[in-house]
Amino acid sequence: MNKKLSVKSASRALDVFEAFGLCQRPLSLSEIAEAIDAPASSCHGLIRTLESRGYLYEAGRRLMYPTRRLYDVARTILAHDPVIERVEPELTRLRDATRETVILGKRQDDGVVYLDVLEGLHTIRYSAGPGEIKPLHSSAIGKAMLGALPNDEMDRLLQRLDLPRVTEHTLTTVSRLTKDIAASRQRGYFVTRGENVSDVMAVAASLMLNDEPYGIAIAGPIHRMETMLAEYGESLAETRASLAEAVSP
Amino acid sequence: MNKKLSVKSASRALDVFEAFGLCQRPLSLSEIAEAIDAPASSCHGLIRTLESRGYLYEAGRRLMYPTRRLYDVARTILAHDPVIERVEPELTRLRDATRETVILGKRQDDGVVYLDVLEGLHTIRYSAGPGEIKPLHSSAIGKAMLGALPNDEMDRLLQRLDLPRVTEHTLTTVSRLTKDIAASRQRGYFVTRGENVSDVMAVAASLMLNDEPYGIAIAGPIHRMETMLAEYGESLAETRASLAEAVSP
DNA sequence: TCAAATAATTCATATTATAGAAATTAAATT
DNA sequence: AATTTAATTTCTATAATATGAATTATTTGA
Repeated sequence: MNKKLSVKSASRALDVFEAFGLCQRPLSLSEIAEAIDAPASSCHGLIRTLESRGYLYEAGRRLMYPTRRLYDVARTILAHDPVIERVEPELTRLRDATRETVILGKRQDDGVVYLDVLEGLHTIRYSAGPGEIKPLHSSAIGKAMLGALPNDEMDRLLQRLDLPRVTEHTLTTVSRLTKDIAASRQRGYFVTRGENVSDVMAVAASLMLNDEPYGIAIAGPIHRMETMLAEYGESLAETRASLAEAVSP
Repeated sequence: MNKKLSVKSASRALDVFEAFGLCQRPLSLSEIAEAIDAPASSCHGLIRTLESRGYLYEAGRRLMYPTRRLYDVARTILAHDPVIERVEPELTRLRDATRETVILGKRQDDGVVYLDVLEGLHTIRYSAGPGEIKPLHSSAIGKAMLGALPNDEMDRLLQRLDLPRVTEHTLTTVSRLTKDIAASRQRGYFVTRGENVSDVMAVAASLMLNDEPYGIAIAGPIHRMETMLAEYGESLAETRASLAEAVSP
């Protein structure tokens, strides 16, 4: 499916940690093998590797669990993120003001990767995690990233893209998408209305950080979002403005 | 060196994150390749894999950095650690009382793996990270783990072990080690005095958590530690006692 | 602007790891 | 002690990967 860019064992190592994140308890070898969908014999070597590197320990009879090591590495990394550190305070402000989920994202190949997600304060809210990858054509940040491109580049990209239908509201033709983006550029913010997830509406805008294009979005259930569209568009513009000022010296 | 238990790509994926933890800034492909000591071409596939999984993003022109995803996974894992959660409050108390570094460890094959490290409050202090692996014969927790074994099992293990000299004070014979452990069992705590790291003294004791043997240690520079030995031994006993009570119902 | 230098990417293929079955060992339960 | 369950090892054809070399892209410097 993926071209051929996947180093299987590396990917599986991540699968192992994700499995613990999901299961949230010590797991036996066979449980891990099942969780990552690998043969027990293959899983065995992988687990022993992670154990010998100090990333897993035996937390009970034949039950493995990750040590704090991964956390410590990840925390150090997070503390030095060149982008997050700077924008998170502004995004938090935006989240608190709107009470909806606020997302920082960036184009990655033919998709958008979420870099930071500040979940909304309602019980019913748009929920996602950093690292999740969304389609370019049916996510609000994706559209913002498209809209931030020069016209010729955007056109070329759109020709090449698949524009698969994700929900019944997904825009699946180049012409409709182009029109939507043109209108969005006009008003200064990009919108999806149930195009990627039914019931979810999102508003997004692009901004430059360290000379790179990023997107910020506010997302929530349609019924709460639609009356606030224009106001949230304005909020995004304000956030963008204060972040632009904060660019490194 | 290691028998054959190393899934190279899995290990390298960890190397990549550790490299970011050390460098603490976005890195180019070639910088990563150098940091993890892999050919650029091999590194390329690995990086693309991590990127497509949402664990890395392009944080600048040709500069990669990890997303928050690893952190989120690791945090969830940490929050559900069956051991850390329970013992950390007690260990923190111990650390604050002694102002020295306090460690939770566990035997792992022929070594000890640090599961949690609460660093001391002095500027000069014993410093280490979770996941680090220490020798059984020349670390305080290692000795405590040996001392927690039934005699026959300990003897068999000692016969098999290498007891390599780590510093000039390392005990490198079975007989000296056996005597040391016997004396330690007597007094209730195990000690290393510059046997693993020059100038470092550590006091350790074993305890059972979920029916598994663990070790806790207090470590610091010899000059501060040696006058406090007996007192710290006592502190360890108290900590052990309160943790034993706290065993799950 | 062009050339040189540097970095990223692709490619072919030798090397290495993996999957899967079966056998063995170890532990848990009865 | 017998039974069950799980973990580990072994073996080997197959599949995946690592790598140096070649190519392409980008940046730097003149």
